[in-house]
Amino acid sequence: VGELRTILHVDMDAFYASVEQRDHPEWTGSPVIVGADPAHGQGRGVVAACSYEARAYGVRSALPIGKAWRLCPKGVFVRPRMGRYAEVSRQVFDILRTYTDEVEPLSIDEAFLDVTGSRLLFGDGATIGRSIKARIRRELGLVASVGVAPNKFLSKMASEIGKPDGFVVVECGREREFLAPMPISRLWGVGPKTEECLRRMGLRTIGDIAGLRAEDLEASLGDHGRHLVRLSRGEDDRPVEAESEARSVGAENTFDEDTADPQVIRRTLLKLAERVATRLRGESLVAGGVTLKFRDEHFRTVTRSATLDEGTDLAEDVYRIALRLLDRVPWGGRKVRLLGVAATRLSPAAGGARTQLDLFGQAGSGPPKRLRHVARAVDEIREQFGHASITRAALLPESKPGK
DNA sequence: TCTGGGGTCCTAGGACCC
DNA sequence: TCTGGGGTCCTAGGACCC
Repeated sequence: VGELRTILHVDMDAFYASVEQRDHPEWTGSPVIVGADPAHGQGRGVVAACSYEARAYGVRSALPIGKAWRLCPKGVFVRPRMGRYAEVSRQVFDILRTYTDEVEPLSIDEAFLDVTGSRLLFGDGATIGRSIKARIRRELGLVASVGVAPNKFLSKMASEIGKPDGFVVVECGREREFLAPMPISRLWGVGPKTEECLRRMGLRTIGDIAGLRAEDLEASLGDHGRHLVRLSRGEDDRPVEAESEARSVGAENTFDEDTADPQVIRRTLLKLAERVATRLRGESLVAGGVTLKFRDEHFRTVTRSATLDEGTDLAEDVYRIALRLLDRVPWGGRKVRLLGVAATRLSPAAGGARTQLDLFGQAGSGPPKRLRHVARAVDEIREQFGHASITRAALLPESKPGK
């Protein structure tokens, strides 16, 4: 406590797009845009990632894909290959973990490292940072930006400010002058709403906030305000936490066209429930709760959730509960834009409620146990022969109610 | 330019219990 | 016959992040 730490933030540059360019050398130097199908400007969805060549046209992540298509009609538009990115991500994290066990993933392409205890072995933070960048480039053919600082927040700011191919070290004692000129929107946890709130108070730069007392922001922003004052001064004692349990597992789908067709809606819920349940089983988790997300044609979002008596990892259970939750959505004849299903209140499956019940008779010989066996068999078949090798009859394209 | 999909954390209000 | 205060759990929504 109080000891001076050395924290690294490692962030892959334009990760999905860079992987695509590396895997398709003919795209090197071209604007590559990873995201939804642009469908000649009619597509729904947004840009997930784009190369720096694409950014020169004004394309950005989260931009609607149709707009990106108009800004950059000659761009290479590709659908995300999440499995591939996850694979490359594992390779990146393997490299990071050779320097320390204290690696906290922030996302698929970003991590904090606490290398305080690694310095005797590998050299100071800057040396480790340079070494990581070099290995990622040499072994994976990809570019990472790295920030080195005494805490998480400063290291993240440092890696961001150097992008692309960044390498920025924040010297102890220079934290506040490093942060002061930056706009408040760069503060971690300041989004559009908070920015507007701060702006109305006449605050523009991080330096403006650093000059306040914690109480000055507490009135308008509560605990969050106190936290922001600390960050703006470069103060952040949050530890790097390597282990963390997932809190929820979800799947959602935006329709190509808004719909009110009950059959389409039920099929979609079943498909989403199956995605969620498959992931639960894959991670040996059971859900103690289910949340349904409903977004209507006017983009109004409603959620309904339920707590379960027993945990489950079966699509049939998740689907049944999702259907019940759907009955509680006051949708008054509007069309649906998006449906989502999430499993919450997760706990480890070993000795999970359902399994335990099985041990004590009746319930064990009933449908849940058989369903569980079927689910596991399907998981194995898909692992061996691919996801499309086996499908529920209810999800076949030509399936009709009552047939 | 109509706004994805995967998450996390926080808050406020009500139910319920003592 | 109208009343306190503390604590916990649950739900719904919202802000934010990548």
